Amino acid sequence: MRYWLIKSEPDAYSIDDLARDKTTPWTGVRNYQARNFMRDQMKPGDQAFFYHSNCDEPAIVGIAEVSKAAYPDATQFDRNSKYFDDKATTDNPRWLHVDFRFVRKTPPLTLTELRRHKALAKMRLLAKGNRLSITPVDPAEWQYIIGLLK
DNA sequence: GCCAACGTTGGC
DNA sequence: GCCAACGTTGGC
Repeated sequence: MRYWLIKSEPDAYSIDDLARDKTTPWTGVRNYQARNFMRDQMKPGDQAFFYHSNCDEPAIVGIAEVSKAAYPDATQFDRNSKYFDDKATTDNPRWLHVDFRFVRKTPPLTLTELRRHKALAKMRLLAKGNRLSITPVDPAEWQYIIGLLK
């Protein structure tokens, strides 16, 4: 079982949206590294921190769980979607995604707060210039953050 | 709104 | 294979 951190802009899809939907297909990822994490490493049961990015208060705001392993992203074939990709074919889809299930909301754990902890200094999220929307989280980091959320 | 950092594209 | 140009991300 692995641990992850997934980013979402709350204006686009927030933790409350996931709480309402219960599960959601994590479509629209158009970055190869992020895709590869989903395709090659994510398994049902994997746990993820849900992080709000590009907003007033960037923060971990909840926990989600992989509920379905990677499968082709339908939006790549939809000409009306902003995620349409004319190089993708049904025989050879370029983009895949997993589904996430809502686990729980947490008190917001802000980026500023995360940066205060030495134990988290190596987190990919905190690395300078990091833009990756899906990043692995070490088990030790996961446990440490769970502790902060209590 | 600004801008640094990063990923992708495409000409050569 | 190199690298300039461009588009995007995301904190501030």
